[in-house]
Amino acid sequence: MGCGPLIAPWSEQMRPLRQQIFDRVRASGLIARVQLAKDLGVSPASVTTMTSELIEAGLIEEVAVPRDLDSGRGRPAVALGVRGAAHCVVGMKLSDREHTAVVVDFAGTMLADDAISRDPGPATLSEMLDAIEYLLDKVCAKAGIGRAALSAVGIGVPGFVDHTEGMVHWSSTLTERAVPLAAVAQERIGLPVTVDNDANLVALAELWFGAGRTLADFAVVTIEHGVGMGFVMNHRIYRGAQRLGLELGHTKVQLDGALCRCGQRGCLEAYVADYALAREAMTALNLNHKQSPSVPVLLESLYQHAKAGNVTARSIFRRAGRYLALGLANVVNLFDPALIILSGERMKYDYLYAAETLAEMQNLVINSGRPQPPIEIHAWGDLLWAHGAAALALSAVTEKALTLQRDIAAQ
Amino acid sequence: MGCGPLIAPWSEQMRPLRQQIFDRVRASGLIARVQLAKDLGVSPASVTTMTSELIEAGLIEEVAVPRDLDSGRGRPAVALGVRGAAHCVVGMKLSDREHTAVVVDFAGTMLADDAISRDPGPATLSEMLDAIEYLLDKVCAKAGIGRAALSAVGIGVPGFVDHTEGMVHWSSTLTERAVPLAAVAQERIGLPVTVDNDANLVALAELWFGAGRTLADFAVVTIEHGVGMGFVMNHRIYRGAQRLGLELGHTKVQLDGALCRCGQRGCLEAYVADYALAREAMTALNLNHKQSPSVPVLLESLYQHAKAGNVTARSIFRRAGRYLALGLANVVNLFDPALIILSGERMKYDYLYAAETLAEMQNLVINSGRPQPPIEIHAWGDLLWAHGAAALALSAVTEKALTLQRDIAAQ
DNA sequence: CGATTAAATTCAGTTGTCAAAATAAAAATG
DNA sequence: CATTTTTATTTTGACAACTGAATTTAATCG
Repeated sequence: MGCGPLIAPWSEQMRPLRQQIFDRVRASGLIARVQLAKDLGVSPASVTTMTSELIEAGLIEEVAVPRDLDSGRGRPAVALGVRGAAHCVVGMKLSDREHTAVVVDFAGTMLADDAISRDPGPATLSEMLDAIEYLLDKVCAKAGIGRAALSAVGIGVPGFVDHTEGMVHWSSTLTERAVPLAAVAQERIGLPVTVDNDANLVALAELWFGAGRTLADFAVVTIEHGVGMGFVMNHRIYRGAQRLGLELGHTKVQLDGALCRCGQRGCLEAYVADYALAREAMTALNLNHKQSPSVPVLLESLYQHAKAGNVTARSIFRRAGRYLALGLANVVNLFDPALIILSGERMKYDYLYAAETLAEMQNLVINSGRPQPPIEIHAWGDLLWAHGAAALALSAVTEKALTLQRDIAAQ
Repeated sequence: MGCGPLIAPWSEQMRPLRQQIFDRVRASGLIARVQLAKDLGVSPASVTTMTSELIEAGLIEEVAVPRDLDSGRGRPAVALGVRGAAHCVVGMKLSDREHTAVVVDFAGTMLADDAISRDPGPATLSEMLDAIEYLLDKVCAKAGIGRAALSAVGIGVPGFVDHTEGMVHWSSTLTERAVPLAAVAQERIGLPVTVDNDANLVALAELWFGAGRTLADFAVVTIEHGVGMGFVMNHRIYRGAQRLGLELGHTKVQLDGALCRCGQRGCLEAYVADYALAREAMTALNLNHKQSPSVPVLLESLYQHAKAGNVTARSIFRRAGRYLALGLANVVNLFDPALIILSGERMKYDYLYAAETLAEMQNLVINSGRPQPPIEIHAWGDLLWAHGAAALALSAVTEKALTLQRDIAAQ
């Protein structure tokens, strides 16, 4: 009886004009009221009402712009911008050998950044909390503000993270499992905390600050200690039904293939992640376990050997590149994104994305007669990831500020 | 300057209450006004206004329901239902060896179905149009209505189909390429025509009539002449940036693997589609090309041999099953759907989804500690696909009817 | 200094929605 | 059988969001 999808009420949330205007102002940096009205397709009258409310609430402000020289006639437009001073947030990326943090104001301007290094391997929850608190205070000091001046903190962790629940089910940086990190950290530092998977952070960073700002659908692939992926669909991060994110690194590229640290065989990660390259490097460079150097040192050495013409070293990168090509081709075949962004520290080993590799990828994508998605390489470091975490915190703060303001306006 | 996603105005279309109410009525089959108000979270007053407009327009109607025996007190609710007689549409699935069609009324009730068989292989556009017109009149006659009583026709075609443009870029059933099928067919039969990829149709059928009605995100995998996939995300078919749909059949499961009919190597399809099984069957059953039977006959024979204990025949299904497991595991790892539906005629060869295969799949999915998505096997035939095509036509008609009604209400 | 141009604001009117009251239709009760 | 209770629907008046048109403001141009 009956047919058609049973859509839950408000599953498709309509965004109130207040939020549309605010988002547009922040996205544009500086924008005049007329332009806002045109862009959003609403009357100038509505824009006036909404913006004056937002100005009243201290969320946006009129900004004096130096004379616009070329076009002259008529009353000059006054630019609106987000009032940066309204809020400050911290974004933090926790990774295996470094924790990075940034302080960002409400307008998205970076006020300070900092990082602390750490010993690789998992830490206990209390150690992690100590590190978070220490880094938080350090970066705040650098920005010249107190912890109390912050409105929220966003934290990115590698592993299985449930953003909506604030739960870290498993992470390579934690000894414990199923840690409600958002709640625990919030308790510890006395500020609202949002957590997410680190690959999603890069996608968020690209969506907020980078190449993805004008795209509805794109994919971000990160290659670091593991291989991660974030997918933006209809301007929003897609997290899947279990909300643990997408596991490109553990898609199978070979039946009964190489052993992965997840315990399975044939995972993409087992061919292209840094630990996979490192273990082959051990063999190639004829090292035994007693003399094993750190992974970055090992990879650097492998890279130098490959550059110098060492055939074995080259073949290691070559194979990794071929499997990466296969993995990316599958992403294109399955998601058909408008853009693929390759990100992560390891992208500096250009063997991974040599012309050869990219050409191979083109050949593995089904030829539908349409152009293939462009691929961009962003070898930016941890700072980008931390920016993503800041975006996470910013959107939380923004939502709170706007709904609060709506309630005030309502009564 | 500026940060945050630049969302196009109305990219996130809010659905007007009129449409929400209509959709809900159709989805529920029969529903009282009070229940509508509760489900949609709006006041009964609004429901009254909207429903009386919709009744006025002849889109829905009050339905007399036999006494509700158990619950008694109070004024009895009057049920509302879609007025089936308001519109009729035809859904049609064109495939390699058969064309299937259904007539469906505005409420989604099937009035008639029919099919014509055809010789395998591509046809010219004019042959295809002849077949479409012939089948259309045949199924209309069976339903006892004239062609003029129809409001729209939905057509599903295998291959690269751009739904929004109504363009068939390539299809195994057409000799020509880049055919604007929607426009051409519309011209020929004098009715609005919508076209889509056949895998998307199955997803649409599940979304409108089947297991997907209550789910926001799920995947449908079809195994027939090729391997196709449709993905529903947030209650809507995801088509990708190029709008040609998702090519699960051409994801690579083996570097330098088996040859696929697309010309590339290692495609999933080259291991599990019927032509892949058929070519191995030729070898296994020791046939030469002169005596080659048709693909279904060959597969049936292979299946019988496997059941009878023929080791070679079994190994063919076994390998296909293993690669299918790998392909499905990748879908889970990359999309994390709430449900996977396996559909298609070939699903009757249960070797493909033997307990063994499904178990293997479980082992290939990354273990995040969360339960894995359930898998359902729907071996329903072409009728389901045609229903999907009907849903396609229905949504087109509905949208037109509702916006028309809005405009009338407005002036 | 007017005339012109374009941005921003004001204001009256329309629309969509709701809360509350009124009305309607049944069962339960005395 | 009339009255009360219960629940569904409709009516009504109010309100908030938004718009169109007119008005005000702030600049340039002749």
